[in-house]
Amino acid sequence: MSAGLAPINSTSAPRPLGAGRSGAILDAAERVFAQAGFKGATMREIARDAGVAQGLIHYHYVNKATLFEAVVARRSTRINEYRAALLDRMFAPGRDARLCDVVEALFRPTIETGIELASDGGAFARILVSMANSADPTDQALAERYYDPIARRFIDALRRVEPGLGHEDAVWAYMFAIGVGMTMMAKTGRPARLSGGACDDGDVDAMLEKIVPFICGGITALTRKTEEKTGQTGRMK
Amino acid sequence: MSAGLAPINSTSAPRPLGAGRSGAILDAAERVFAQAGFKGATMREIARDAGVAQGLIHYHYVNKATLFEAVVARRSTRINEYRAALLDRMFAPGRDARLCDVVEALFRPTIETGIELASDGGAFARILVSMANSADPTDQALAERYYDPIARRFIDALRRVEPGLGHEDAVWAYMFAIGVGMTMMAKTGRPARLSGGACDDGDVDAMLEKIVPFICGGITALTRKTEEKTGQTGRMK
DNA sequence: GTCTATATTTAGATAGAC
DNA sequence: GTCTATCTAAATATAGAC
Repeated sequence: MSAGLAPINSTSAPRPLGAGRSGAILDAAERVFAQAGFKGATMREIARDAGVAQGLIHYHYVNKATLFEAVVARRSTRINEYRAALLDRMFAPGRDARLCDVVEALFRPTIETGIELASDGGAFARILVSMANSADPTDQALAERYYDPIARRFIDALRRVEPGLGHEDAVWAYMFAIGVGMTMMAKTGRPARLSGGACDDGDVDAMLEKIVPFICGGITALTRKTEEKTGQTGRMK
Repeated sequence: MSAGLAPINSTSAPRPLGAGRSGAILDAAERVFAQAGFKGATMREIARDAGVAQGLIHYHYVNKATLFEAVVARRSTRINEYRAALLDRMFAPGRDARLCDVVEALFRPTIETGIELASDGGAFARILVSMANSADPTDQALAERYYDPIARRFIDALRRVEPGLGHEDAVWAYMFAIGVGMTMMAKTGRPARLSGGACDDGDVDAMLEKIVPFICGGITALTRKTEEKTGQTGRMK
């Protein structure tokens, strides 16, 4: 609402969002949905985890589907306001945004929002992973409502920092970048298995140091390919 | 068993693998698991889809979990034999394998096996997507049994065609490549939404033309970063 | 708002005839 | 091998007291 940016590095009151029983239910739902998926999660376990009666969940959130949406809405709103603020700042007059800044802005808010709230531990990120890779119409409807608007902004941002990138290629680049990011959020433990323990997908900072160059390299490769085909340099129009 | 390679571009008898009722159950299970996930799928619907009595599923496959594993085992065995054959051929004496060949060998067998069997329509690919991104111990156990061995071969292959790539970076590169590939297999319809219909994630050939350069660009970027740090050129040892 | 029941549905799995 | 019928457990959601 205000003219200023959102408090990006705010240290203001890291109070748990889940205040009161209603919030405790949301916190518990996030954990259980993350661990078991929508179908696998049960209202009973969520109630037990939240320390409330099962009936109370239905009083506050009506049914399982709207409870799930409430979980998604709560975090994604914060995360995407943060992401939008980073984009605004990056392209403010006089700034010179680079590709790697855009890519980093794609992931940091999701990571930090998880850490900041402390009630999370990567749970919401795992919900995002299953949503992003699901062809289920319900999941895609949520993705469309909560993530497509910011996705379009990122696609535009990619083209601004990488003028040679066509619009279709920018869409693909965005999708691929998200796909790589899912590897980090999923926390499957597979990198450790395949590396004898050397690679740890629990260490997000170490992963970001690999992911950002990988994605930037991938995107510039797409740009080069387009330029070779069209013979354009990107700037001309 | 023989000395020759597996018949890679074989046109021999595209008979459905699902012969008999036992096979029909496997085919139906693949479709239903793909559409609803493990938890969401029901034995009743699988039976109905296969046109058999529900009890027969338990006679052949004991329970839901082993039925699921049978579905995974059937396809992954074929796919990974095909992938192994491509790697063997690629690194045969006198051949000069390139990075893009290795990356393409990562995906083509999964795509073609789906098309070839015709009874699929991308269903198994969607099962793979949810398995690959799941932190559930059961899913990871399947990934370990059916996919880790070939994954290690691909990681080695990446280092052979990209000598400057360290082992840890090769593991990350493999994980990121799989992550990008999932974008193609998931068939969420999101690329079409974000591009006003211009990008179609149902067109795998068009997607491969974007995915392969993206991944190769990403991997060479990782290599360059390592070389900058160590000052090595890759060949020296 | 919150709880304790409980109604209703649906799931995976089994028994036993053919 | 295959079917029909059924058992048993578990899940979502509701009713109604406090």
